[in-house]
Formats: sequence, C-alpha cells, structure tokens
Amino acid sequence: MAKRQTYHHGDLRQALLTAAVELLKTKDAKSLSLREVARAAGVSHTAPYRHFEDKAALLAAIAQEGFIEFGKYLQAAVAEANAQPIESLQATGVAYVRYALDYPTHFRVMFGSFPSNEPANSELSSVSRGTFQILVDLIKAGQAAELIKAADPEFLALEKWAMVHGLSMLLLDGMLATKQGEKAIELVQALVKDNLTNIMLKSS
Amino acid sequence: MAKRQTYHHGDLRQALLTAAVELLKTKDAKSLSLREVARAAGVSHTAPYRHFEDKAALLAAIAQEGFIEFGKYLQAAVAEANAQPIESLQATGVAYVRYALDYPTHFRVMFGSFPSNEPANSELSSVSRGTFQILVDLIKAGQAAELIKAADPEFLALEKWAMVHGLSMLLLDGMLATKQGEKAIELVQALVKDNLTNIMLKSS
DNA sequence: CTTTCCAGTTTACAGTGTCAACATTTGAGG
DNA sequence: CCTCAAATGTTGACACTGTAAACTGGAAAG
Repeated sequence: MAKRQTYHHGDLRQALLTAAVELLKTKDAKSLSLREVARAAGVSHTAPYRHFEDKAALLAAIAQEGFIEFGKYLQAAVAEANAQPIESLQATGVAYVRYALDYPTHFRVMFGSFPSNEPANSELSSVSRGTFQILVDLIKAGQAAELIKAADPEFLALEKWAMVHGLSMLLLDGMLATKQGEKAIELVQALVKDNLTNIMLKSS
Repeated sequence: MAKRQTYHHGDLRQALLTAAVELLKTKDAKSLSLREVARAAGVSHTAPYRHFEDKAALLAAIAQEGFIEFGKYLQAAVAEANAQPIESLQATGVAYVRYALDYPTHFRVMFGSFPSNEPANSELSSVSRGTFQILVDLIKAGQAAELIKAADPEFLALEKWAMVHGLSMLLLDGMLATKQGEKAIELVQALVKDNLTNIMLKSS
C-alpha cells in the first residue's frame, strides 16, 4: 500500500475493509489482527477505531458487504436458469455451496458475525434476510406455476437453505475430506437435486 | 480448583480437558485462553504444553470427547424410537439439532477443529465418522424394511446430515433469531419430518 | 542409592485489542 | 479570511495472549 502524503486518508473506512478482505484470502478470521489490517492500509494501529467500534464491528462490516456480493452471485445463478423455478432453485443451491467453497473465509465471517448483539447488526440482519428472500421468492414462483407443493414458502425455503448451508459448512470444515474440487461440486449437484424432490408436485 | 499438594498433578491432561469444557460453558472457543485453562486447573501457564502440542490440540481433544458424547446422545434418541427406522431417523435429526442448541460452544469446537491438518486429527476423524455411521445404518435398516428408497445409503445419509447440520448452524449463528427455545424445536421437528419424505417409499 | 527422565515452573518475547492523551487537518460560522 | 471545534490521525501504555527456552522437583528404574 502506497504511503499516503496527506495526514487524513480520505476514505480509510473503505480502505480498511478492502485491506481486510485481501488479508482474509490468506488468513482466517481468527488470526486476522486489527493491527495487521491497519498496517496494510498504511495507517497507525489505532486508526481503525475512528471507523469501527472494535474488531467485531470491522468483521460485521465485511460480513455485510459479503452478503451483498453473495446475493448478486446467487441472482446470477437464477438468471442463467431461464426462469424455470425448479432449475433456478437447483442452480441457486449449487451456487450457494460453490460460493462457500470459493470464498471460505469470507463465508465464515458472514455467518460468524451475528452472535447475540442485536443493535449493531440490525443492518447486517436485513441484508442477510434479503439473501434468504431470493429462495422464498423462487419457491413462491414455483407454487404459482404449480410445480411446487402448497406449503408455507418460508418453511420450504428454510428447509432448502439448511440443506445447502449444512453442506457448505461440512465441506468447509473438512468433514467430507474425501470429496474435493470438481468431485465435490458433482456431489453437491446430486444432493441438491435429490433434496428438491420432496417439495415438487409430481415427479419429473 | 483446590490447590494441589504434590508437585506432580496426577492426571493433568484430563483435568485440563474438564476445566476447559467447564469454561466453555460461559465463554466461546475464540476467547478461551490456554492460560485461563491452566489457571482453572491450578497449574502454571505452560504446563498444558506437556500434554498438548498447542491450543489447537487441546481443542481437538475436546472435540474428540464431544463426538463420543454426541454419538451416545444420538444413540439414545434412536433407542427411544422402538426400532422404527423412519421414527429413528426423525428422532436422530431432532436430537442432532437439540444437542447443538444445548451445547453450542462444544458443538462449534467439534466442527471447528479439523482445518487442513491431516495427521493429528486422524483419530478425531474416525470418531466423527462413527457419528455419521449412525445415520448410514439407520438408512440401511430402512431400506432393508422397504421403507426407504433404494439409493446409496451414504448419499442419503449425507443429505439428511447436511440438513440438520445446516439447521443447527443457522440457529447457533442467530440467523433464525425469531425462533427461540421450544418454538425452535417445534420448527426443527417439522422441518426434519418434511425433509424425510423424499427418501421414503410411498407416503405415510 | 543413584541416575534418568517425565512433568512441572519461571522467565522471556513478540504480538494482540483497546484505552487515554495528544496532534493535525478540515470545514463551518463569524 | 480567520478562528476554532470536530473529525481523523498518531503515540504510548496496559493487560492480556500463545509459545519457546531454561530450569527444577520428584518418581521410578537400575
């Protein structure tokens, strides 16, 4: 990071976030230090406190950005499915896991920044809620097209969410160590597909 | 912890583990310090290094013990289901999530102690593999009784595992903050039940 | 009884998050 | 344009952390 000339940075908040995200590509969230982020941004070790209450707040901000990107990523998968609800759900599920595997630390930060503090994360909550809403909407569309059984769409969405989220975590945590890379994605595709059958009307 | 009289502790390894588990009831794994554990066991802050290579090794040992207990917990749920495969699967799934909610930090440590190190965790791996095997066996039994569709039992087990694991993580991470306590368990029961239908032959 | 070696301790170091006090810059009001 | 307060930096300190090295007490083997 180039040494800045002016005393004031200009946009330190964003610079810290990008520096942190960059560092997270090589380190996990636990071993990422605030001082290290400050150093990478070319700033003193307490400067981040002018922009984030503490380390957790920095991570929460990263999580928030992550959810926005994640949402776009999932929407892109939907867009490729030609408006077929079932295919969209399938694609979204696979994309979910693929994102987790492609951005493991980011993914972990996203889901590890909520613990028991309501006020600061209200914005984070609403952003993540938006991501979940993608699923709900797809299911509603499927129900409207009479491809998906009648039931509370939120209930069904949660069921599918849990499945792909669990799969992501198990893969990330190395519980399915035998499955790696493209092999893992094939498995994910098969699992997601099979797991969609119980919400479908008829069978294809 | 009572001050010991003898210079040698006797069974420090186990004492450290129990002290750590006790501390984990009030602190999360991230903020648990090795020195704190040593203090609780009434021993100098480097004594743990005679029994564990580093902090991660201590946590891995806790994880291992956790998986054994977890396995018993799940088996107990199976035992209550009167050898009915579907009911057993249902009960196991709910018990899985209940365990996660009842012992959140322990649960997190269990699934957070595998990262990328093959040698030290081989024992941990085999223990956790045993837990998974409970599911596989139940599915095999269901298939033998012609209650569950023909398919690779490991594949089906993984599908159900992912679902309950994801649900556990989402609840633990506060993503489903609106659902708490008994309300959450009811939701879990409904989700697990619905999610079992796609592997069942016929519908009940 | 001696010796060895295991399981403890003490000390030290580099690194961490965060607080308090201080410095510099900027922008708004006179 | 000048002033001066607020915003944004910096320095220094503190209490912690994980872990390495050197040392020591005591039990068990010979």
